[in-house]
Amino acid sequence: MALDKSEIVRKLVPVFRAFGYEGATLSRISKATGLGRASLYHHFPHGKQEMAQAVLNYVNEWFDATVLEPLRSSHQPAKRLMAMSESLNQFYNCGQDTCLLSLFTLGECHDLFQAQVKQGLNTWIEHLTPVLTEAGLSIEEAHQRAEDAVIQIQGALVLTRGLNSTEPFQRILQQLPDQLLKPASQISN
Amino acid sequence: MALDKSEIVRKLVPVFRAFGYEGATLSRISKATGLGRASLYHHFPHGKQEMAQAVLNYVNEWFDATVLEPLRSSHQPAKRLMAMSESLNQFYNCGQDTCLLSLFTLGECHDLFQAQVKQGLNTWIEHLTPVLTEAGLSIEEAHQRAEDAVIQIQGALVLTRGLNSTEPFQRILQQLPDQLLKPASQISN
DNA sequence: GTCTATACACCGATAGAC
DNA sequence: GTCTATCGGTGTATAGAC
Repeated sequence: MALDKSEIVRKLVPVFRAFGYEGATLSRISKATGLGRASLYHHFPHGKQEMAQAVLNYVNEWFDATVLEPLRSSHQPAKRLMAMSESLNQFYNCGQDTCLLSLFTLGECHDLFQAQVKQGLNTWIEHLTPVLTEAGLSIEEAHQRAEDAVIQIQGALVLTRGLNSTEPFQRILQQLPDQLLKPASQISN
Repeated sequence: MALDKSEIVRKLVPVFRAFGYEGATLSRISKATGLGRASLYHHFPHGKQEMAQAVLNYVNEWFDATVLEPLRSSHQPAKRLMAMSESLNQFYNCGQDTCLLSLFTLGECHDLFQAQVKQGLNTWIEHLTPVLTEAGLSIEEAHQRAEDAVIQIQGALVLTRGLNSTEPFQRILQQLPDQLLKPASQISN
């Protein structure tokens, strides 16, 4: 039996995360799993597309269990947001690992996974929003700030790669809870 | 003589911007320019890498002339920032076009262009910082907010692609000037 | 300065032995 | 369930005619 399927998927994740869809060639995948091309097609009859789908599903579950789960707890909003920041730092390896969702918006796989990328981002935003309404923000303000949070995290990942420094990602994570919870101002916002 | 070199580069830009480095195949480049493979190698003896370099240089100049130039003017800080937002909206086609710098941090070309990507991002940040110090912010606060601005723009580009909506990018651009110029608070920031 | 033709490596995918 | 061998297609890059 050699390898459990979920174990294969687990080995596939870093390949897609590091090289993106097109860069995740069967050669690299073969090397990462230790399986030959034909064996891979035995486990994934639809080939690379099915592998990418499996990886996306796996990472989505992992993200839900580690990053979104703290948001669903019954602690204070501030505590839940700080827990998310800590989980994000782990999930993205201090900002040095890429976001699979953002990678899958690029190149030829853009159309393939567009619906799932959209859903993944919206799920994240929709988990953040009620935390902020519980903190006293209006539903509109909460949704907007939730979107801003995701924007800042994605942008920080870009700068962390581009500047080759984990400082932007670390700083954004650290300032996020206070920034999201600060009282809404009618005037200058 | 057929085509001026700068005209060729101009036609190359959308190819690299849409497909990234690896996705910008010679077939697509050939179609976009109307030139055969051999002709391309006549103009760019070092092949695709030289084409990408030319595109990066061209886009950097274009970015400097349209986005950074308003920041160097002698108008009020608020006016300069609003001018940047307007230029960004044009440069990124309402958020629907990608950032070449962020694309060039991915895949096999990451190492090739890392230094130039870093320089491009830092140049942008360093153009924003003095605008914010002129507005009364400390140098540290100004630099941090300048970095935040770039982070938000990059993140908004990701969400605009991922959610298939120009709303995030439009909103970030609109709220940027006020957000960057609001008085620094010692307490909740 | 552009073309046609082609070299050679690698791509994703499949056949068939074991 | 994994292997070796191979398919057709495409990738980047070159040679040589015009």
